[in-house]
Amino acid sequence: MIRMNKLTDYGVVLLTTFAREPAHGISARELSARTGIPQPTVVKLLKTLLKAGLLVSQRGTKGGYALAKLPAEVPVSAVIEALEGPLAITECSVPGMCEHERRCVARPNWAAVNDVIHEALSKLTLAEMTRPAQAHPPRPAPLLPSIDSPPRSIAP
Amino acid sequence: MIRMNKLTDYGVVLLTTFAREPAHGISARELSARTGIPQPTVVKLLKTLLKAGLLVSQRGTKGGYALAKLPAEVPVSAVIEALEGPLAITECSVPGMCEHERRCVARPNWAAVNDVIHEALSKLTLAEMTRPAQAHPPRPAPLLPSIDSPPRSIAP
DNA sequence: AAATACAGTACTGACGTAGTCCTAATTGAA
DNA sequence: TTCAATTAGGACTACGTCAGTACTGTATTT
Repeated sequence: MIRMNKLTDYGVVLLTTFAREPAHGISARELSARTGIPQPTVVKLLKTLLKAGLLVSQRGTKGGYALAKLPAEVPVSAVIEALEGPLAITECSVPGMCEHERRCVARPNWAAVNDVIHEALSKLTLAEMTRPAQAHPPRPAPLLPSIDSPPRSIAP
Repeated sequence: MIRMNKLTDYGVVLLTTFAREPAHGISARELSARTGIPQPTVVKLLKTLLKAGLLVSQRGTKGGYALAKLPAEVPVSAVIEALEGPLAITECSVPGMCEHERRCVARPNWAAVNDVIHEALSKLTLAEMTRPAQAHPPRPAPLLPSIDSPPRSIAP
């Protein structure tokens, strides 16, 4: 499984929560209550997203966080990059990360794959994440029956 | 960074090595020498790839491994799935992995992204990995200067 | 002044990855 | 027939990252 961190997944959920009512500020406490993500973890994520410029903050009693931009202006790729660094499936997308990059025959092919992934995630914005979604990229996912198990991608 | 395992990266390198001369069998020892990947690690990977049906094996003195199919018939996605399981950036691609999947508003969007990634990696075959590559998907990667550091994606 | 909420940093435990090691089983060649 | 090379199949371990926690400080509102 090529996967995102749990925290990155949480981060997208948090920002999607903001995107549903972009005008309001929301406190970490409130976000934790709405998403089910533990408050300390929410706090930690918000700090990172703040530093990345995706959020603005307000201290004090009536304080909280809010989106720094309109939901339609924030691609999911920006969220992932804020929380995980460069968006790619191989480290060689960052020059200097691999000692073999100069003679590696695989590298140009990985770069192409990385581009495809990056493009897909750049086109998807927070505004689109707030909708039940049906109509952007390819075909819809098959909706199979399910059993319950560990938490991931919590609904806001 | 959304990334593959180091081992998966190695796996692709190993299979690409086979793809360059599909007719021959190659021993684990030989593969280690050619790729620079430690022999125990090579052995471990080959076992997994064998079980997945990507390789065939021959025991004994003149033994070794060979591709089970033509390089053009093996998509990179199959290699990744053999070594990492289902190919997706979120766990919710596997029904039952997430307790919130039924009410998660993000899920259909993730599914769409997963599809894009899966498609890109399905189109890329081992045959194409053996070529210096220039002409499939999008634009070529920028070739910037580099400094040396940890090993990844070793050239066969 | 007190309560609320953000800011920043340091720490800890758990888990998965990467890598190693050991003991069969099989085959080809001397 | 014996030996050497090679795969088969595990169990095991060290390490690093991730996820989560704790603590202290600063700002703002009432």
